[in-house]
Amino acid sequence: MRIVTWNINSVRLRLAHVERLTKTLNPDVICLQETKVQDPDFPHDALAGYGYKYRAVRGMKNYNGVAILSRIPFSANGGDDWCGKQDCRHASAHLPGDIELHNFYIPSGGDIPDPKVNDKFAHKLQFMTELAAWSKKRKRGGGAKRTVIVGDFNVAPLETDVWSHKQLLDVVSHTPVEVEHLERLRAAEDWLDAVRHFIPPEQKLYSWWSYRARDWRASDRGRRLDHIWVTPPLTASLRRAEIVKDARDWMPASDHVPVVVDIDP
DNA sequence: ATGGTTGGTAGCCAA
Repeated sequence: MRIVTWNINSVRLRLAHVERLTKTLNPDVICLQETKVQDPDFPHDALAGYGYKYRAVRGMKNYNGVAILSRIPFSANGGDDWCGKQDCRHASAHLPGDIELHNFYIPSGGDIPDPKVNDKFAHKLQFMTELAAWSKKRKRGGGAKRTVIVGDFNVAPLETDVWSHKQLLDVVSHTPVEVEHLERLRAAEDWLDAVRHFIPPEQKLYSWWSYRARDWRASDRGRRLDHIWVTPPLTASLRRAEIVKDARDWMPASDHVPVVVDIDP
């Protein structure tokens, strides 16, 4: 089973990119973030036409929005509200092979990395705190669930997940307090970073490049903000992981590229 | 140090 996560930055603007993704990678499941479309306007027909007959969609006007598109039938689906907001940052589905899938869009956090003066940064930290509590509660519930969480986590945790560790230490996405919050989530259920499972942590690796660079590839000032994690019972089932860097040139491009894993459940 | 770009949507806000 091939699962892709992608912050597509408007699904309607980049529908043809989804089709291209199906032709180049043929994913079974596609998790999108920043769909930027309210549910009544979601392009169900086009995506069904690409073979994604099963869809879980949570969108709103203007911002955010997540979707799970699947060729494989999924039984139940949903999504929760976080931080007391109904802002469409979570969708979930139960896949065959007893695999639970969660698609998250963690808040970006604004510009100033101080929760006292920046409500967006406070929201981001609170979101990760609630995710860690959710994960701990799941673990206490027992059963060692086979779970995949994916999405735009908006945090680049490793020094090699950013183009310059030193220069980004006080830049939102790579500050120590964010990295600590993300690590608390990871440790809550002993989540495994499925991409770093295959690509060594010494190697620079990014999934996002700013729109503001003149030449994103030449400057290569990227960050790895998009992630796929699995619970320990799925570790042995992981087969492959890839970040589809070339998609940064699929015009008009999203500033994020797809992240892929293959799981043999 | 600053400004640089993009998307949704109708004036800027969010990233």
